[in-house]
Amino acid sequence: MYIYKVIKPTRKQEIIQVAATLFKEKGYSAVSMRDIAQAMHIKAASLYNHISGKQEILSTLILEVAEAFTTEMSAITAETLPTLKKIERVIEIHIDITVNYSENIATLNNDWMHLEGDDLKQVVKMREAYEENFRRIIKQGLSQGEIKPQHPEVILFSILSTLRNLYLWNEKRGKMDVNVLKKDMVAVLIKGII
Amino acid sequence: MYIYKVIKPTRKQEIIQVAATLFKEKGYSAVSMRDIAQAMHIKAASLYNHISGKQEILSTLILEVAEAFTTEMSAITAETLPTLKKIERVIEIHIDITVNYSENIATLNNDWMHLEGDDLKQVVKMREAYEENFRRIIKQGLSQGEIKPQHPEVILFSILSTLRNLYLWNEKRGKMDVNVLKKDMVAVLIKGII
DNA sequence: CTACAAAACTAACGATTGTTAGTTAAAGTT
DNA sequence: AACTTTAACTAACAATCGTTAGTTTTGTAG
Repeated sequence: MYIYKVIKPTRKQEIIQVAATLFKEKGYSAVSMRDIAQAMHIKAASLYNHISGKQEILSTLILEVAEAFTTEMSAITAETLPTLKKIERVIEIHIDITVNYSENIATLNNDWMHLEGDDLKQVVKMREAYEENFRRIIKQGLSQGEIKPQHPEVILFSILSTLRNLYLWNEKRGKMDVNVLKKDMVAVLIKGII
Repeated sequence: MYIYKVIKPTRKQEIIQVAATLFKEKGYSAVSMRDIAQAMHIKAASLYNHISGKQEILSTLILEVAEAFTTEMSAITAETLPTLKKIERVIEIHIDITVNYSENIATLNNDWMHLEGDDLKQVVKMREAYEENFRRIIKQGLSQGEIKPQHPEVILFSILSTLRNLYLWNEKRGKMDVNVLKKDMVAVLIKGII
């Protein structure tokens, strides 16, 4: 189906990957440049041959995954599908992105406020746009009677909370097949537990 | 129903409250003792007349709310109720505690790993016990047929994710009555959206 | 008014922070 | 072999960190 080409990551990408793992464990502010360097078995000053600073690591990590969400959500919005199918799609893309960007999502969720300048503005804007798209889907479902009459913000909040925290579950999920997880998650979030 | 007595908080409690607000905004590691002091219009060194250090603020904040959860969950476990009623109770106590301890929960969720020594061990233990209690309730519901056959970990994870993130929603909720929120949240989490 | 406790202050400490400058060693290219 | 690029290094910087010591101010009870 797909052809994969294994590309050796640049040194910069390696640094960002290592930093992401540390950020996920202890948070951006608690990880020093020396911590990142030590994890790569080099000195802190050497990092600056590849990156402009700590802030670049943060913004790269966050913008990468934020753009992934924005792209996928736009695609869903553009499609003509029943509301429930759209919500299913939202759940599925969250799971897909979480599997591939677990550390990025941890940093997006927990450390977005440490972004500076335009990066901060952009990420806040993307998040608001994302939520607004999701909100519209839910409201459409309500007005068309596909969704039981309930406070749309409660629905939005509860689904989004679960999806945004999937990254915390990536180890335990480990043995669970992604497609099974998607099916189960769709069932629980949409049809409830009784 | 209740008799409230307004007690003037000690200076120590004021410090912890102010620190909690800052921790919620930027996280424990990104808040300095000088930040906390400035928010109280005093100098950092003055804080040490009332507290032993930054770590004491963290552990006080976290242990306070962790014990609240443990106490309430034990009460639910001890009761003899149908599974669904128990899950309803879990949702309700989460909302109640979130309303009263919003900042503490933010710190518990995001900065527990910065606890040290026995405090860290104790909090991890309490969280595991809490999850295990919830898991048992769900499994009982499954075995008695009160809950649709589904992966118990998926149910546990999705409900708990939503409840643990309620603190993020405390402003928007603002105008929403607590009892209405409880009813809506129970409905969405248990009966789903269709 | 005095005495005492509470709570603020100034000044400084050693450690750690992100980052810069300048240099050196290895790897790849001509 | 000479040259260039890549990626490491040492040393150090100014700023900030949590915290301590010692002193002064403020508020309250006798």
